[in-house]
Amino acid sequence: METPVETTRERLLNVAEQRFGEGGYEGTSLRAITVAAAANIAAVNYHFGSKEALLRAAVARAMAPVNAERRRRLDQLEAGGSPEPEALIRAFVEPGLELVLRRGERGAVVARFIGRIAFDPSRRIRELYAAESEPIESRYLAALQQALPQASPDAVAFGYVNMLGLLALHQSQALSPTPGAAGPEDPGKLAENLVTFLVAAFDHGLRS
Amino acid sequence: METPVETTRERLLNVAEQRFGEGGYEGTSLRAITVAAAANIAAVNYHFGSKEALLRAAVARAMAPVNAERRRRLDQLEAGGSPEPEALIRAFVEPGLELVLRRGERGAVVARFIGRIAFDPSRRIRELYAAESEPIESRYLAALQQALPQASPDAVAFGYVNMLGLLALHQSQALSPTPGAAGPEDPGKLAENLVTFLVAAFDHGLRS
DNA sequence: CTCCAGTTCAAACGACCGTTTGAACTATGC
DNA sequence: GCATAGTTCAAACGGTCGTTTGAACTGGAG
Repeated sequence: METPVETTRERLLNVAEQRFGEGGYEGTSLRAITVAAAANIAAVNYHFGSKEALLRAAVARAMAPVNAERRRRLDQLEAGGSPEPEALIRAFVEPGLELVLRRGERGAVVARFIGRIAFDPSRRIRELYAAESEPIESRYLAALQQALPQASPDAVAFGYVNMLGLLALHQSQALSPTPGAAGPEDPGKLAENLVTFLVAAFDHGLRS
Repeated sequence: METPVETTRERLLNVAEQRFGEGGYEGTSLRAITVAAAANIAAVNYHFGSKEALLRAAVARAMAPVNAERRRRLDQLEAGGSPEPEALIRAFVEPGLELVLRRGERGAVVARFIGRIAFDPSRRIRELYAAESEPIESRYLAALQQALPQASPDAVAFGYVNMLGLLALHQSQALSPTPGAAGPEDPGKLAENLVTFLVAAFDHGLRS
């Protein structure tokens, strides 16, 4: 098997998503990233242009497979008629947690990065994340509204942001210090628990 | 009516919870806080000792009435026998959102501050928040487990962290950019929606 | 070999960070 | 009046921040 040497650009992206995921955007310096990536400080501005552009590139790269999988599942569901709420919730949540399942340690890093950036303190950065996943999100919102005709559009939107938020919180692993909280030691079980939790809330917890 | 002049210490705490709530801990400088509070930079170290000590004092002050109200409600519920899950959820969620209801603009600032700090990127700061609300939280966890005997302790703990996380997200107002998402324009309705959502999830969405 | 685009490098830029200093001001008790 | 404790102040501390510069290195094309 070949060992494709990581380029400086790739090493920067890898370390960036790890460090940004641990300390947040403001809490992580370019120097910390470049040292860990064995790269020169100036490499960031050479390859990306700025700290924020590095973050943008890292978000785009991390989100791409998740969004692609969501799109694929949504296409498939819509091709088969009107999907149940559970199928839609599953199609949204599972791609976000399969990262951890399918790519082990590395996937957990990516998941934490995504979860953290999605609710970064800075509105600017949250919007950067939102822009990356906006098209597919509006498709989900529409599908959910169709699958829950008895609930008002506002109620479905409320459920949707709750789903989004809970997924991000579990991805970011900020909930784990609580004892026995179905942590990422078994991401498959976590996904099942979260889907069950959300399905119940969508089916019985949305005001008409 | 007297106009009790705000002390420098109070102005610092007020501005700190506003700015920390907007930009996060790392993203907010002491200079930005002291300028807005019309205070000298050195006043922070004189009154509190350090930036982190200022944050700690602000968290303590902001959480005190919320924790007190939660304690009061829990005492009352436990005095009246075994409370329903809904009553427990209500007793946990409502004090966190009544801030906005009862104290208007200022309360919204406090709520956003609390919600933001609870899931700050830095583990150190999240633990600072957790330490502030730990005793009352373990009481809630125990009461919830008693109210949901058919669910395993792990499942109840899972529901609890989800409740905690969703409340913090709505407090932080990071979910609001989504259109019509029951934003804080009517916090009473938000509280009702969130309670309904959580009750359904607790009653039907916890794996035994 | 020469050339050249692509990449890396050490070094420095000005700006801002949290913190500290020591003097100046304020108000109360004697 | 004077002393005193509490508070505020301008100024500076050393350090780190993101960004920029211009030279040095790299490897293939002509």
